[in-house]
Amino acid sequence: MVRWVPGTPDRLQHAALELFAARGYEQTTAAEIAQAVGLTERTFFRHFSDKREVLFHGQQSLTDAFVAGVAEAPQAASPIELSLNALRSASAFFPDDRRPYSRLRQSVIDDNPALQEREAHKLVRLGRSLADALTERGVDDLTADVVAQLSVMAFGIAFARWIRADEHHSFEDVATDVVCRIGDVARQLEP
Amino acid sequence: MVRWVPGTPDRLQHAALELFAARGYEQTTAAEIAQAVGLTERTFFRHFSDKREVLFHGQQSLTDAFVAGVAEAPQAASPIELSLNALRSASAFFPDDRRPYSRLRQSVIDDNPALQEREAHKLVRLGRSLADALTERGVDDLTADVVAQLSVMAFGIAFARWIRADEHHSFEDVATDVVCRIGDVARQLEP
DNA sequence: GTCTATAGTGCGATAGAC
DNA sequence: GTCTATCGCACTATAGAC
Repeated sequence: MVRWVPGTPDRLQHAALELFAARGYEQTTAAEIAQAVGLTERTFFRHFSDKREVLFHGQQSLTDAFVAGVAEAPQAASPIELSLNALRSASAFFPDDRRPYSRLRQSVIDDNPALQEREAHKLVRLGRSLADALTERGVDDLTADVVAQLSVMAFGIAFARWIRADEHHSFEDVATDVVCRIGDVARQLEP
Repeated sequence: MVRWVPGTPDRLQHAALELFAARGYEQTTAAEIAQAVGLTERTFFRHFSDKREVLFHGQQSLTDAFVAGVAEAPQAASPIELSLNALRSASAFFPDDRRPYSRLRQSVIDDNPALQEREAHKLVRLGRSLADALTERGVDDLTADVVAQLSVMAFGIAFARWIRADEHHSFEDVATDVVCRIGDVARQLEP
């Protein structure tokens, strides 16, 4: 007989998402989420630094995917190729069968400003991690920032489109379209 | 003898920034900020929806400047020209004599994750407002998102560089450099 | 202006895993 | 024995309701 089941953070996250979707984020207390999986409020806060964080644990692996995409690129790759590789590497996180989950999660986030703030900040930090990875590959500071943020921007726009109700293309196809449009637009910046 | 001095939000903001800089954000309570300008905690929360917001009232006028930059552009302007106009219009908010203030404010924000979240979210919303303004000028959805976020991204990178200790160029000069680099990089995206 | 719920923290106690 | 997951309690500040 085990005293605690493994995978507590995951169970808390799923319970939280269900409760948030059913009653709303603010109408759900941390104690209720904990109770839903047979734990106490205090234990909830042992796993997550705050209530919002329960929906964002897993972001780290997305960041890792981006960074790994940079690391795995060929030595001769240009900065922009590095960042495209990062984006492609991250695309693996969003197979078609994940769309329903992503849509539900996003609908909860879109309903609550506090969650939107956390989401925005996570993307900023993703950009910083990516820029750091590029700097380590010898890319200069400004180029690293620009390329990293272009990549995160493409990801963000692609994700928003990928979860739209009428969208059926794969994440990678959507992302490719977005990247092409970025190129189209930016080419009109006079040199 | 006046019953209340005008500009209460401004006075609260300045008192808050001073206290945050001196003791740290978390070590300063809303009641103390209110007390510093002779008001009660209750009055503080009448002016600001939460404690963080005291550092961000004024963001709306930055958004307005971006949007106005789009509105004032000539009818024939391309999407990218619209967004460059928006960025230029916003540059007026950052004359050289504002740098010390911006530096102090940013150092407080950089010290506290909760403030960084609010800042990130404000930029996201700025991008949305800008995209909406572009859509109203007849730009298609995807291009509007791309161009708006490019503009906000250029702004963010330029601002971070403008407040660096060793930076003496004007905001507009720094922003121009950033925009050029974006163009350089994005031109390498194959069509 | 007062009253209250909830988020979040600090510290100590318990009990299983190793 | 150590380490870690959990619980319990007391506490403060935020923020919203009345």
